[in-house]
Amino acid sequence: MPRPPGHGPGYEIKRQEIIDKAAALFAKKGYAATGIAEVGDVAGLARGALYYYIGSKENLLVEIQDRVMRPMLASVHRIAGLEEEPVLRLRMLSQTLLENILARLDHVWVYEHDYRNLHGDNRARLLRQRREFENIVQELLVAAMDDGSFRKLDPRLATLQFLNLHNHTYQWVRTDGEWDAEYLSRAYCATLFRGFAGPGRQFDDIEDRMRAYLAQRVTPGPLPRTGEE
Amino acid sequence: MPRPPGHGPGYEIKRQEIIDKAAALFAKKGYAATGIAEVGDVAGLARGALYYYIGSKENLLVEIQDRVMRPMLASVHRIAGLEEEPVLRLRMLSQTLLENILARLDHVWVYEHDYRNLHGDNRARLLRQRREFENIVQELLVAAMDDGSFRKLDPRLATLQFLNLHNHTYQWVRTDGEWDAEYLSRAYCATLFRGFAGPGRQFDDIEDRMRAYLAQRVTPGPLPRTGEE
Amino acid sequence: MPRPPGHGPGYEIKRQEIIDKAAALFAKKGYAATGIAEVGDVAGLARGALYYYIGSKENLLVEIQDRVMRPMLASVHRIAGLEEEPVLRLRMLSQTLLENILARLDHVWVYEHDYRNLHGDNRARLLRQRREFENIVQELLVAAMDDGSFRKLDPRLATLQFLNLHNHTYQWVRTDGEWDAEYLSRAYCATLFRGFAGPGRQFDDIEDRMRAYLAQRVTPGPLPRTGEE
Amino acid sequence: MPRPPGHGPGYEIKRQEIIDKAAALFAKKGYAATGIAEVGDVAGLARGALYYYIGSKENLLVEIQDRVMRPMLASVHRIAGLEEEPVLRLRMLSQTLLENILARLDHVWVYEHDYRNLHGDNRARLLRQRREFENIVQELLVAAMDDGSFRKLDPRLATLQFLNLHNHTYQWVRTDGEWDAEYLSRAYCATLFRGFAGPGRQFDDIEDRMRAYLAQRVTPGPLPRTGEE
DNA sequence: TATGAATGAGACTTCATTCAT
DNA sequence: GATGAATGAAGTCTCATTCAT
Repeated sequence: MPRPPGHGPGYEIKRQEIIDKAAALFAKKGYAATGIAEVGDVAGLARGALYYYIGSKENLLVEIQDRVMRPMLASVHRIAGLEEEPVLRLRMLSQTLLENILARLDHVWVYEHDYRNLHGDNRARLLRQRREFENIVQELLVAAMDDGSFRKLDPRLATLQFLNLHNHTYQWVRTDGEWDAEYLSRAYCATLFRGFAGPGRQFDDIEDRMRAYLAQRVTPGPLPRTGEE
Repeated sequence: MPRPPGHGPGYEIKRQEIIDKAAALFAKKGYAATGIAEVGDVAGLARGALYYYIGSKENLLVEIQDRVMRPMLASVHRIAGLEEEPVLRLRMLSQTLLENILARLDHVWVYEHDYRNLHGDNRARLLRQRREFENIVQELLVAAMDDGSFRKLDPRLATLQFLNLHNHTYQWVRTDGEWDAEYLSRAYCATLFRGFAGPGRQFDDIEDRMRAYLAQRVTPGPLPRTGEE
Repeated sequence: MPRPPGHGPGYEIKRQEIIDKAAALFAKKGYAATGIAEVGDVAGLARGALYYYIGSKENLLVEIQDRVMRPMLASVHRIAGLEEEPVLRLRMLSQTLLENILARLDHVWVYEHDYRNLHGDNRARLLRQRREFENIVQELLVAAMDDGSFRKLDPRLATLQFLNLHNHTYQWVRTDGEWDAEYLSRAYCATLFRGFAGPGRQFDDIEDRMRAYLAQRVTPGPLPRTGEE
Repeated sequence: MPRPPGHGPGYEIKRQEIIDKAAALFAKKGYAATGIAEVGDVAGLARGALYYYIGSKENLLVEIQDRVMRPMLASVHRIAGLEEEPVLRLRMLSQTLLENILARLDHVWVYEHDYRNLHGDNRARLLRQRREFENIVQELLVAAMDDGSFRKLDPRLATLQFLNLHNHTYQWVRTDGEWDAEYLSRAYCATLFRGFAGPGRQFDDIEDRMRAYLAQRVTPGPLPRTGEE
C-alpha cells in the first residue's frame, strides 16, 4: 500500500517498522490514550517525519487491523475449501486462528479493542470482514451437524461458543509461555467436539488425522499462511 | 461511597443516575473517546455541577467497575459456599455470571474494555478482584475433577476455557433478543460439562437438580444478588 | 446566532467583541496568515476560552462576511423597492454601499480578500449573496436605460463599472480622512451618471432630490439601515 | 535575476516555468493557503530540486509581483512620455493597463491579493512602485484638467476613480470571454471622459485618433510592451 | 446545588526548509 | 541537477478540570 509516488527503497520497510511499534504501544495503552508523539519517540522519528510515513493516526489503526484480518481470512478461506470432513477442517481452522492470534498478539489486542475508533469506510470494511469470518465458521459447524458428527444445535449459538472460546484467548495468553497454538487448539477442540458431539460420536482419531494431513503436505511444519507476509 | 461530607438526600440518587448514563456513553464510544461534556449533556448538568457529583472522570470509571465486580463477587462467593456438588455449583455460577453480564451490559463492556485507563490503586484493586474471581472458578473445577465428574485437565486452562466462553458473551449478546441468561447458561454448560466429563460421566440430571434447588428456596425467582443495589 | 444552549448574558457581547478584534487582525495580516493565538492575545483570552466563543476559525470568517453582507443586502433591497425613479435609487444605493464599506472597513477588507478560505456551504452562500446584490444593481441600471436616463449600454458591463468604482474603494479609503460616504457617492455618481447619460439628459437636480428625499423622512440623518445591528 | 553562480542554460527557462505554475496555483488558492509541496507537484519536481530554483516561497511571490509591475511601469512611462494630448495618452494608458491585466490574469490576482505576505524591502519596493504608477496617472489627469478637457476635480479622487474602474477588473474578467482589453478600455474611457468632461467638451474623435496613432506606428498590432519578456 | 466562563496542557497535523547522497 | 528523508516550529482544536458567583 505505497503512498505518494516517489519513495525510496527503504520507505516501505521503515513504514512497516513504525506500524509494528505503534501496534505494541496501542496494545499496551489503548489507541485513544496513546499520543502520536509516543509513536514518534519509539520510532526515533520527529513528528513531521512520522507523518511522512503514516499519513494519519487512524491510518495506523487501519493498517494494524489489516495485518490481522487479511492473513486470517486468507487462511480460513483456504481451510474451508479443503476436501476434508467438517470436523477436521474445524480443528485446522481452530489452530490457524490461534496461530494468528499468537503471532500478532498486540495487533489482535488492538483489533479487538479499538475498532470503534475507525470511522466511515474503514469501519464498514472491518465489520464486513468480521461477518465474513463468522459465516465460514458457522457453515462448517452446520456441515458437521448435517453429517451427524455434531448434535443439532442452534447454529448461531454454536458459532458464538466456538468464537468465544478462541477469540477471548488474546486477553490472557502469553507468547513466552508453555502453551502454543497447537496445544490450545487441541484443548479447545477436545472440549468443543465432545461438547457438541452427536449421539454415539467420538473424535478420538482427530489428532491422528490432523497429524496425517500435515505430514502429507510437502512442507511439514506449521499450517502455512496464505497471506502476503 | 459517599464523597464530600454533608450532602442532601437527593445527592446519592442523582449520582447513581449520572453513573448510569456515563456507562451507557462509555460503552458506546469508549471511555477515552467520550468527553466529560457529553456526560454532562446527557445528564442535563453543566460542567461544574457534574464535578460536584463525580469528582473526576476516572472516578466514574471506578464506580462502573465496582458496579460490575461487587455484586459479581458477592454472588460467586455465596454460590461457592453452598453445600452442593461442584458441577451443580458451576452451573449456578455460570448462570449468575451471565445474569450479571446481561443485567449491566454496558457496564460490562466498559469493564472489559477500558480498565487500562485506571491508574495506581484503582487498577491494582481491579486486578486483585479479577484474580479472586478466577480462583473461585478454578477451585470449583478442581473439585469437580477430584470427585471424578470431570477428567483430569490442566486446571488453569480449564478455568480459562470456562471464562472465555462466558466472558466474551458481552461482545455480541443483545438484551432484547431471544436468549436469556438461563438459556445461555444451559447451552454453555452442556458444552463444557460434556467436554470436560470424566469417563462414563453424564450430567443429564443437572438441569433437574438446578430446578429443584431453585424451587426449594423461599423466594423463587432468579438467583438473588447480594449486591448493594 | 447563539451557539450551544445555556449561555450567560455576557456571552453574546463578548462574542461580538472577539469578532470585531479578529476582523481587525484579519484585515491587517490576512486571514490565512493570522493565527488563532493572535486572536486570543488581542481578545485577552486563552485558546480554550476563545474556542468557547468562536467554534472554529472559519466560523469567525463566516461571521465577518455576514456582518458585511447582511446589512448591505437589507439596505439595498429596501432602496430598490422604493417608488422613486431609477437614477435616484442608484444614487441612494451608491451612498448606502459606501456607508457600509466605511462603517466596517476592516470587515470589508476581509470580505473582499479572504472569501476563498470559506468552504462548502459557507462559500456557496456567499457567492449566492454576491450575485443577488449584483442583480439588483443591474436591474436598476436597466430601468434607467429603459426610461431614457441612460444610453443603451451593455447591462452587464455597466453593472461591473458601477461595482468596480464602488467596491475597489476599500483598498485605499481612510475612515479618518476628509472624505465620507456622501462625498464619495456624489463624486462617483457625478462621473457615472454623466458617463452613462442618455442623449440630452442631465442630472443636475439629482442632489437636490436626494436631499429632499432625506428631509422628508421622519428621522433625518444617514440612510437608515435595516440590519439587526 | 540569476541566482547562484554557475547555472546551466536550462536553469532560467525551468525557473520561469516554475514561477508560471506557482502563479496559477497562488491565484486559485491564495498564497498562504498554497503549500510549497503543491508547487513541486505541478512543476514535477521534488522539494529539494524546487528550492534549487526558487530560493524560498516568498521569493516566488517577489518574482510574480515583478512580472506584473515591471512591464506595467515600463509601458506607462513610455506612454506618459509621448507627445500627444493628455486625454489620448490616458486612453492609451487605459488600454495598456487592461492588456497587462488580461495578459497575466493570475499574476495580477496574486499581486492584488497577497502583497501583504511580503516583508521588509520587498514590501517597501512594491509600495513605492504602486505610488509611482499612481502619480503618473494623476499627472495626466491634472494635465487634462489644465487644458480644459476635464472639469476641475479633486486630482486625488479623480485618480482613484480611474484606478478603481480599471484595477478591480481582475476580480471578474475572463480571458476566454467576449471582452478584450480594447473593448473594455473603450467602454471605461467613454464613461470616464464623459464623466470628467469640462464644459462643452466632447471626445467623439478619441477613438479615431487612437486608431490613427496606432496605424502610424511601424508595427501595427497591440501596444508594444517594453518589458523584458 | 448549580452555572457559565476560563484555563493550559496536550492532541493531531501541516509546512517551509535543509541536507546527505 | 535532483531526490527522498528529516526537522521542528507552528497551526487548529479538544479536553479535563477549576472557580467565582
